[in-house]
Amino acid sequence: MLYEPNSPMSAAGKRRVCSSRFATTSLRRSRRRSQRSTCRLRTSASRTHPRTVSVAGPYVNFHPTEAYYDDTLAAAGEDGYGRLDSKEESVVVEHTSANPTGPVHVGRARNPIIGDAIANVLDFAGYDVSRHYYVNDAGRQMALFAWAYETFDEADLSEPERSRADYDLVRYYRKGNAFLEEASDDEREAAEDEIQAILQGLEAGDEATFERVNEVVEPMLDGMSSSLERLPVTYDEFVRETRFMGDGSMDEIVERLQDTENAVYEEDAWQLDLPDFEKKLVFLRSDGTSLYTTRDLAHHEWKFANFDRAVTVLGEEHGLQAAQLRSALDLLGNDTDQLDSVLYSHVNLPEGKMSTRAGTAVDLDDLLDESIQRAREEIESRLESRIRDDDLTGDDVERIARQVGLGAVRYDIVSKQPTKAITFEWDRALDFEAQSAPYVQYVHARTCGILDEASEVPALDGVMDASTLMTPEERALLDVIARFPAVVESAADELAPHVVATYTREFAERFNAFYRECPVLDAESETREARLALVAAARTTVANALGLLGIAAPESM
RNA sequence: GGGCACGUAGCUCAGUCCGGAGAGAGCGUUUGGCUUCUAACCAAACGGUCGUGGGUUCGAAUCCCACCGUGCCCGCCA
Repeated sequence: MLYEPNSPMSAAGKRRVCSSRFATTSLRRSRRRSQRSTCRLRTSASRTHPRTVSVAGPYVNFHPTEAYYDDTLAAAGEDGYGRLDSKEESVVVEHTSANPTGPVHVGRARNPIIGDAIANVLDFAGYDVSRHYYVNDAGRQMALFAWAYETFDEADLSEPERSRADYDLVRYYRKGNAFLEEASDDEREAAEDEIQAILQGLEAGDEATFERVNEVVEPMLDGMSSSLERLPVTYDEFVRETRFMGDGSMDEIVERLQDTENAVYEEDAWQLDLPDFEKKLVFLRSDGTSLYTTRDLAHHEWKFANFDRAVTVLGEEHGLQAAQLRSALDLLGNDTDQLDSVLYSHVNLPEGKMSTRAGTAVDLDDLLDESIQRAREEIESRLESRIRDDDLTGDDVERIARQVGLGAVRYDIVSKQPTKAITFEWDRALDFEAQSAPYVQYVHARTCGILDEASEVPALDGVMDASTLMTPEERALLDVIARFPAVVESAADELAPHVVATYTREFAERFNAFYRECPVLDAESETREARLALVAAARTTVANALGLLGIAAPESM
């Protein structure tokens, strides 16, 4: 009897049965759109071996077979465990894309950390991923920046906070903005004329003007990259806005927009009257210059031409702009289903917003320095009571401090839903206790510790027999290992890397329970072999999961 | 005023898309556990009007409506 005669058993109830108890099933939905979920069996074991079934109240529970567990052990023994089959689909993930006006600060740090994790997840889920940083090197802010750099004398500026190009140059940017705020009308007008000239030069594709602006853009970008590389976050390509002004594609977009029925010419400016939007979208100023969105349209058509999908990580303040962009792209005949935006809420300070212009931001470099420093202190304070006799060297301490310090920052950010507001507080961001990166990293170090002690780790391919692993803790760990591929798929489908973070936490809990209850090295031969294989599978799984989050997996701590 | 987010334990958050088993973690508080593979660990206790009010449903933190609170946006800036 599968169902209690009178028990409520809706379709949803059946779905629950599939999803919660049976690790080999996954909920598969068509990408992005809510379609009725169906159960799908994943491994060959689950298709070919009968399962046991039990009834608990109104629920029917399916239990995996032993062969399924054997397969999990074998699969998780492979280095690439959790990597899904190629989807034969390319996707460009654009993230960070911060204006090159100053050092990367914590308010924006959510973007590269989330973006990098999304790219990692998509890559692991079988997509052919490219990581892009879209460089705004053409707008009014950059013209202003170039003007300020050429106008003000270094002697009038305060010492830079660090000796690196981004910290050096941001002083000119701040000075320029401050000047415009305080200047008399005449002074402002004169300055605006010069800024306007730069803007016009860029618009005309003038090489000399491009070079003038590039004087600040290039070194600024180098400096900012240095910060991001510490995370570490890197890019396949820095795509410049000016590229689309130079190759004529933006001009072509303007012409096509002008030809649409939604185009209106009002107050000397070309605008788009988009359905569903109250405000018209200006795409050509009255002085004939383009706007950010105009150039971004060309940028996105370029993405569509070169990739199957495009994902953009954006601050929530760009929500409206992103929606209008999508609408305009649609108007131009693009398939906007290819485009996904992931919006995140800015990180604020207890006292308010961070601003590059006003100089009120906490620099990412400072956060990372502080985090590594706190991690170092933590390690040193633990050296006394350390049981393991592996004599950490000074280099080890430094390595662990870096792995833990950077990991803690990334985990704190990537583990939360992007839409939730975050207020930055040092102590909270750099808490090394449970539900943090070190908690998970520690599990990896423990697996390495055990495997190092074992003179030889049994080969995993096919010889493992999971039936020796019958304690609740062993089973629970095996279950959570088996779930990893489904977690990868779900994180990729939802563009939600925080589900991987949630998974790592749960994984660590299961492993630690196993660690407490099940001695490995001192166990009887058969049990010892099986547990060693289990630990090896756990190490691979947690290392790969941390890798998706961009967090190092230390071999010792 | 309009649009988009967010509101779950004292605090920080999962769970919400796709409704189902007395709503889960961590921090903090209280208590217990290192001669035993690393105690950045584990076990236990305490802690909840899931913002409020309606509705749909056998069943709602989850779906719908209204309201309240908070954030963001509504520029020929990005």
